[in-house]
Amino acid sequence: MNLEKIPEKKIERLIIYRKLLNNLKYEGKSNIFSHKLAELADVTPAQVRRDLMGIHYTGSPANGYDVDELEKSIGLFLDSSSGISLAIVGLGKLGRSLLDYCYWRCLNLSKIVAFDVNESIINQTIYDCKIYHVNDIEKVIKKEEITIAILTVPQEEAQQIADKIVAAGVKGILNYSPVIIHLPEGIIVENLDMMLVLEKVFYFAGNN
Amino acid sequence: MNLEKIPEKKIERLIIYRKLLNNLKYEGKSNIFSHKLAELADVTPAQVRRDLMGIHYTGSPANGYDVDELEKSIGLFLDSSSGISLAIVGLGKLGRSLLDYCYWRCLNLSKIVAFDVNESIINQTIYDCKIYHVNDIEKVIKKEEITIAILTVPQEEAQQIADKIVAAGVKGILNYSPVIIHLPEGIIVENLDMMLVLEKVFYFAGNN
DNA sequence: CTTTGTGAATTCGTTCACAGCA
DNA sequence: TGCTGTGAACGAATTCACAAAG
Repeated sequence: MNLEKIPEKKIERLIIYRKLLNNLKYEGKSNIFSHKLAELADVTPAQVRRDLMGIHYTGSPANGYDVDELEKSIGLFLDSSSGISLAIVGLGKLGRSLLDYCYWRCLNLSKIVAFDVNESIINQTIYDCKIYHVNDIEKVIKKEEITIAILTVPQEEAQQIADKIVAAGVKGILNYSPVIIHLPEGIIVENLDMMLVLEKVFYFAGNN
Repeated sequence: MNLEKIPEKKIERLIIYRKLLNNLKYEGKSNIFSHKLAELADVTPAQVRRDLMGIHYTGSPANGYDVDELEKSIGLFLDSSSGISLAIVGLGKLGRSLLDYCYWRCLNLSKIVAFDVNESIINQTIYDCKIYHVNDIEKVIKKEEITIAILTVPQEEAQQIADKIVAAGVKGILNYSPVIIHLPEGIIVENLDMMLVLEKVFYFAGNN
């Protein structure tokens, strides 16, 4: 990997491009110009070109970008070589919903496990995803070598669960609990409080 | 309202500050310094001060900021004077989960309605939220004067539903469907594809 | 002292504009 | 001609650093 800093925004856009390219492939398109991809992704053509510059993929003025090749190049850039093993902590409505998404639409997942406290679902298996009791979380995460976790747990428990699983080896957390969790330098946390996003829409739709 | 442009990032942070202040209030704290608020929000003290400058709230070097007053000031700045009327379109697991959140944790919601295609829940009322058939969506949105909508519908339907509800008067959409929807200038759209966020965590946790 | 409020400096991200190419 | 790739210009957002205040 190169050492230049890759800004988060650029990564977000690359992920979007990849998905759009994948759709285009199934629509039978074989190439696309920056202005068209820009339109689909809701960004400017110059930005598309800059972003692709960042991953050293080059197109041609005549045909733009090759859909298939570009998708692969982005994949090469984004995906870690080893597959991802994921845990979903908390299988309420939101957790179940995320499990569905992951099963149907995920990518290079090599393993997925879930945790809950509801005795009636523990030890069940949904979509190859075994459900464990939260009490066993450290043990299972170590044994299964889980590196990423999604948290959909009550806010009182989010921080302590996060601390536990990080101690057990988790490197990245996507936190849907409505609290900001704090973790040591080097651990990736994305706090995604759905009500805060909604409030943002309220603001911009109300005051513009 | 003032006419200077308010950047999205600043609004996001103000929303976070407000929430933290609300927590602090219930913990009995009456004032707070910028560095402490910064720590809780995971930003720098200078940024907190800048952000508050933007809403013209001023503290004192001796006591920092008054928790209660600052929360009110942010509210005054963020909240539209009229209450919000919200629609949730699609009551699958994710939609139901969002309805729960809205009911328990929402703010200045004056009205909430939902839409689905599942006959078995149509005409039911959950938490004062009446469930209508999607076929009636334009009529109901007009009648109830809904201005904001959350979309949790299959991706094939997202764009056309969005077009319909915007025609019926909706000004802002929070779109959880896994497609980017495009709407006319002036309509606020927040596309929030949960899998894309997850991929971002994969990237940063895998490559750093 | 410690902390706020803020102009100035800096860093970061985006867009412009054009050379080079098919 | 119409597009890409990219240096340069621009603009936005963040941080620095210090005067003012208790």
